[in-house]
This record gives sequence, structure tokens and C-alpha cells, in this order.
Amino acid sequence: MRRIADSTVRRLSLYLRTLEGLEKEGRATVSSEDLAEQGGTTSAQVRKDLSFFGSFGKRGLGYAVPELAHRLRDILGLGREYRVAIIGAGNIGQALMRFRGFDQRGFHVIRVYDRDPAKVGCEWNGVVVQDEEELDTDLRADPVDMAIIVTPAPEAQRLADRLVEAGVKAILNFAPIQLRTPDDVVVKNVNLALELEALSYGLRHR
Amino acid sequence: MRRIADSTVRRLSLYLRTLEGLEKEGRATVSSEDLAEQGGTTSAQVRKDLSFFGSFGKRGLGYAVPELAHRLRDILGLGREYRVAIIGAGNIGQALMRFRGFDQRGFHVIRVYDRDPAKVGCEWNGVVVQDEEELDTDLRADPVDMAIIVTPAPEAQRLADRLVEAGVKAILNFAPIQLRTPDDVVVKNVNLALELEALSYGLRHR
DNA sequence: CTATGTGAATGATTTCACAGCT
DNA sequence: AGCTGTGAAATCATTCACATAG
Repeated sequence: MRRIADSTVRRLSLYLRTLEGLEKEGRATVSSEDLAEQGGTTSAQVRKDLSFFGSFGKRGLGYAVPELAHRLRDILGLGREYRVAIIGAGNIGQALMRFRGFDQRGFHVIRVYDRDPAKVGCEWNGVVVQDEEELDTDLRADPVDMAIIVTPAPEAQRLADRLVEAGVKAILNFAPIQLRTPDDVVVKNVNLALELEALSYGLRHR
Repeated sequence: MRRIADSTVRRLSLYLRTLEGLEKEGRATVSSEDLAEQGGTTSAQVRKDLSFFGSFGKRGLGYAVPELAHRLRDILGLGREYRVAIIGAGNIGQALMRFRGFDQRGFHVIRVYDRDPAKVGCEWNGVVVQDEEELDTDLRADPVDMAIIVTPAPEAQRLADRLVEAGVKAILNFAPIQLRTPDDVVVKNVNLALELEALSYGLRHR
């Protein structure tokens, strides 16, 4: 299959969220127009996005809500549960440990690491912070599907290397650096200071 | 000036971070090639990005590190301090209150609101959580430059409306919905569950 | 001789517009 | 009649390649 743009994948997530709301309301069908409205895009964009993966609608009618939701979950790989490790138990790391939104969507934080002895042993949500030294042997013995790096920038690359070495294939990186990883490792970045800088730019230039 | 792509603005932030590192090391000049390497892009991309705003380099030599850093801060609007309000003192909201990275870059969290009486009055980093009811009159009396929405999705749109009404022109939205705001309000979204879903997609399709 | 700045070329994404199903 | 699915067109972003300046 053709390579799908990241922007398309992200919109599919948004459509899915809308569909899950409609499912709860018991709505049977939805039009590309409705999905576009909620997703902040256009109906043509919705139809094009979906068309990369098949034709799921009925002309003149729209899309069956539960069926399209199911298809999108399948496309996004959400038909399973994921095991997640958090690397770094600082502010953001702790917040993510407590965050309910992940579990609800099938992403289970099962392990947290930090190198600060003061943090090792602390528990939140039933997960105990472990020493970073144990990371490598640990992950090899009992792998995770994804890792979230929430450490200061200077440590991030070295930790990413260790994660990759231990077989991790998906990393969500909060450190404000560009990680270097092999091609078969998926990396997404969240950079909070950068978002504020983008807002700053937006304030001046519009 | 021509409308600049969001992706370009984000790369400028990355270049600036690299430059600040080089400034500390005392490096005098840098080439587009070096900047590209750190920013995970190409030298042509770096030069094109910069060319939208002027010509800051010297042919045969590269860019003067302190000067280019200064220019980028200016372009991004970082020559000033920003006053930021956080709306929602849950997990993520509290983590952001404590986060050091914002202050360092000139973004000062001066106010936090929550509607939960149990949270009102709590203090972190010298900022006391205030009742959400006070938000409107407060912001009109003593405005902020940016707001960060960190509430559950169902409340987010209503709060965005109140913020806009109170004159806020820049919003960083962590709620997993697409906010509707007037054209003169800048909105950036951070959607953590969506990032994990994008990773999930990436794991299956590569 | 080196590295920028930039039109021109290529590639990617979005929008248009309409044929074709239900 | 209504709404999808999709080529074709338009727009937008990246890469190329080279003339130009130090």
C-alpha cells in the first residue's frame, strides 16, 4: 500500500474520536460533512483520507458509525492492548503515570524508570518506579511495545539508544532534541516549549 | 510577508535550540549543513527556511551563531516575556505548573484555574490555584498572553469561548477536541492519546 | 574554494467537481 | 435526491542545482 501521510493518520484518530462519541449517542450513520465539522476539516478531505484504505460508506447515505469506527481502530492498530514504559519520573513522567486517558484507549503503562534514587520505589497507579540500570535486562526479559522518553535532553539520545538496543520499536519523545534511530523505529515528538514558541510566532504574524 | 508554513516555524524553533547550545560552547559560526544535522533535516531546507525572513549568512563561511540566534528569537517573538494561564489543575496541569522549561524560555505561568473546590487554594511554584468562576473578571482586569487548556474534553470548548471572550489570543489545547475559535486567535493542539495512536499505526505499517 | 541564497523542478497534499451508487 | 469515491487540478512544501559572494 502507498505510504500514508502523517497528517492523514492524525486525522483518522480525530475521526475515530468523533465516531466513538456518536456510538455512545447511538447514532447509526454519519456523513463526511459531519465528520469534517468535528475534525476541523472538509468533507472532501475526510472522503480522501478514508479512500486510501477502502470504501466504507454508502452513497446517498453516509457511513455506518459502528462499522467505520471498527475499521478505523483496525487501520490504526487499536484492536489490541499496548504495553508502555515511561523513561523518567519527573513532572511530566509522573503526570503521564497518573493520566487515565491512556489506559482507556488500550495503552497500559506497566513500567517506569528513573535514575534518581530518591524516586526509585515510589508508586503511582500501581506502578513502582524502577532504577534505570535495570532497564536493559528488564526490557529484554519482558518487552514493551512503546516507550515514552520524558527525561532532560542530554540523557535522551543515550536512553533512546538503549531502548532500541533492547528491541523497542516505537518511541514517544518529550525531550527537545531530534532523536537518531534506525529506520524501523517509529518516533513521534512532543515538544511543549516549541508549541509555545509557535504560539508566540502566531501572535506576531497574524 | 508571505504566509509561512507551520512546519517551517517549528523547524526555526529547533534551529534556535541548536544555536543556543552552540552559543554556550562558544562556537562562532555554523553552516546550514550543521544546523540540518541537529534538526533532522537537510541543508537546503535550512537555507530555504531562513530565506523567507532574510539572508543572515555569509557565503563561504556560514552563519554567525549569536547573530542568527538573535534573529530567530526576534522572528519567533521571543524578545519578550509572556504571561501564561493554565486552565485545569489535574495531572497534566499540575505537571506544567512545576515544569521548569517554560520559565527558562520566557513563558511565565502566573495563574492557574480549576473548578474543583478541593484543588482551589493549592499552591505550586508560588502560584495558587484559583476558582474557575473568577477567570473571566480576572483576565479582563489583568490579562495574560496565552492560555493552556488542560481540562477534560467536554469542558474545553466552553472554556475556550470564555478565554476568547476575555481577550486571550493564543491557546495551547491539550483537550482531545478541535476547538472552534475566531480567526484572530492562534490555537495549537497537543493530543497525547493521538500521538500514541500514530505510533500504533506506525508499528503496523512499516 | 566553500557555503549561501534562490529560481526552477519535483514531489506531496488538499481541493475541486462530477460520475456513479443507493 | 443525496452523498460517496476518485481522477484531475490547484496549491503547498521540499529538493535540486547553480550563480554568486566571501
